[in-house]
Amino acid sequence: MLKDTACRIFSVLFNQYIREDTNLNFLEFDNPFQILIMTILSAQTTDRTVNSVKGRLFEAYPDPSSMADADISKIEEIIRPTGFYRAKSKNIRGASEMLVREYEGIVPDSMEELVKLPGVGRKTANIVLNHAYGIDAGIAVDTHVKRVSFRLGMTDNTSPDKIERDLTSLFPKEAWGKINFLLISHGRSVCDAKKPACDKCCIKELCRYYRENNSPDKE
DNA sequence: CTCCCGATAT
DNA sequence: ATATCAGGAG
Repeated sequence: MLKDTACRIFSVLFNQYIREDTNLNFLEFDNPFQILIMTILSAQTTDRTVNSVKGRLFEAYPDPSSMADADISKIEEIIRPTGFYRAKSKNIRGASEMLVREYEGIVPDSMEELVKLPGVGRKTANIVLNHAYGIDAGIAVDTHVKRVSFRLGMTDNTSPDKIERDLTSLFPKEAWGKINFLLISHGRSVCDAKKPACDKCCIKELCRYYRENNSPDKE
């Protein structure tokens, strides 16, 4: 895809969705530790589900040291609705232990250090860096970013690492955090996985998927 | 590649 | 019943 096309898509999506971050369907957090834990919990689960366990979880374990001393089974009970609760419990306690032992209880602000934490990959690290510290180290490629960017034709790859490379070279660094938010917003509201609502799409004229599936000579 | 694992929409 | 949801580890 041409950078000019990418820029136009960004512009249209920005005007469409920029007001929507007052909308409730995103992770809630009050500090770097919370966004780290909430993002680990968000794997394969909706943000709403993760938000629903936030109160109990941080009331019981408000900081890395209390979480590091937590009883695994108690964490499991609290976060069960988010799915993968055994692995996630182990990960968030393990990450908390590492924060206490190696980072003085402070969530690190570099990709290199963040991905050393159990349960933290590039996607989660990118979210933490951007949300907690305002750092654009890369672009978080989740299931929405993956699907929407592929359909639009911003990438021909399917692996998150390659998609991130394609997207970061397509957009200026200042836009990285925004394009993540915009692709997710669009993926949720219009370009959903099962049946994308191309008729309601504000960027269909710029979309590869639309061209290939709604072209005049289809069928 | 498989496994982890519950909630929700269709 | 099945697919999918702000993935990561083995």
